[in-house]
Amino acid sequence: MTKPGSHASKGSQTRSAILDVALDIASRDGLEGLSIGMLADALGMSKSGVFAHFGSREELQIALIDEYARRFLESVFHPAIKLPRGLPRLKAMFENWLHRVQTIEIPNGCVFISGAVEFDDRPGPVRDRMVEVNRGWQGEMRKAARQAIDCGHLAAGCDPEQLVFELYGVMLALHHDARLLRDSRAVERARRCATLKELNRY
Amino acid sequence: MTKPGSHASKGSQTRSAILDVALDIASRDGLEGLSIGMLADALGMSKSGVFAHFGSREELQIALIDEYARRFLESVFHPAIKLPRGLPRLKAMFENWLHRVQTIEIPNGCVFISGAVEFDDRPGPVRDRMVEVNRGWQGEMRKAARQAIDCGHLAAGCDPEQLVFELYGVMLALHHDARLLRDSRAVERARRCATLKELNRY
DNA sequence: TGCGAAAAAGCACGACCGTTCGTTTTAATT
DNA sequence: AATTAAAACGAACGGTCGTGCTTTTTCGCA
Repeated sequence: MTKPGSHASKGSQTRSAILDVALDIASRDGLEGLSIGMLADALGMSKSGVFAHFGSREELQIALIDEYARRFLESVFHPAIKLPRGLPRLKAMFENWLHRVQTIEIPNGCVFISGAVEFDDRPGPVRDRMVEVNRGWQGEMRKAARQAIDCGHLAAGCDPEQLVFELYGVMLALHHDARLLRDSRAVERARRCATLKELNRY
Repeated sequence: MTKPGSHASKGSQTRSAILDVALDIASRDGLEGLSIGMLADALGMSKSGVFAHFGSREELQIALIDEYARRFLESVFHPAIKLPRGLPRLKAMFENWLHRVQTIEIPNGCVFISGAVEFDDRPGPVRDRMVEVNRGWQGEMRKAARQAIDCGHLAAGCDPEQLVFELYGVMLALHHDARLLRDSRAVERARRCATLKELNRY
């Protein structure tokens, strides 16, 4: 009996190999566009071999959401949380986020965005997890904004929910223009947005 | 030989009846989530009967994009274009857009948003049409913003592309928070966004 | 090295997919 | 009312889907 993280037994290490390839496909084609058959082909495995690791397609999708969230937080949230609270931390969150969008999500797609659209009207455990993860991230952003206000780094009249809403919109517009319209100027527009100026008065 | 619009022959009127029902389904499940079988069931028709009106699934999807664009422009763009150019027209575009999002797209979903995510990495005629329609709308918004600058209603330093980018982001965030997170405060946040304040200094 | 357990493969299933084709029903025209 | 054209149907095709089952292979440990 080995723990899923360390001293990886054969099972858990192929499981994470599956998740790795599956994330690539799901980023491009969405959680609903990913099928077990093509995933097995991409892995050089049998359908049933892949299937056995998750028990159902739904469980695979949930595992993908969790894995994607883990990576997102690892590259965006965790480096920022080490910085002093207030504006430095809040700005780092945005910068890390923007950097990830540029380097990973624009080239490969974003499971959160495609998943949000796919499941926003499809009740069930996949949607529930999607909501949970999304609320978690928005919550962390809001908390960081609140701390920035408490530290006096942001005006007391500043509304954390409003701020996060607008930043989220910037990221969505960036993703949209860069991926659908293949507009290379989208990144600089994201940097130049009105909401960000509020932060850069620091 | 009757024109597709007026004096509707049997064919063209069932065709638009199909599009009507198909738009409902595609708004909820996306263009890829819509299948001809379920569409036929919803219509009380046979699969082949539905199919014959479009020749292929791809043509059906393109017809759906066109029909959705037609309705969007009819309720958002056409009423605004009648107003005097400059800020009144630009503001009306945003207001009509927001009204449509509130009344139609939040309850039923938006083909442009789900379609953008579904086809942003899937080359072909469907994606091409999606891009075309999207560029068209963004182009009209930019033109209206440019005219507002020319009229002196907006600062000369204002960047139309930047403005449209941010407004688009607001709509995407609104759609996201309202539909996925079921957040009823999303609408007022859209109204209160920083980008809009620039317009309301009029 | 051999043994038990875990992992992967193989196969089959029912369901649904988009599409084709031939037939039948319905509408439009003379 | 008769004739022709359009529209809708029904059945079937080859595929792929997710998911069970059984068998074979592989791994981990005594």
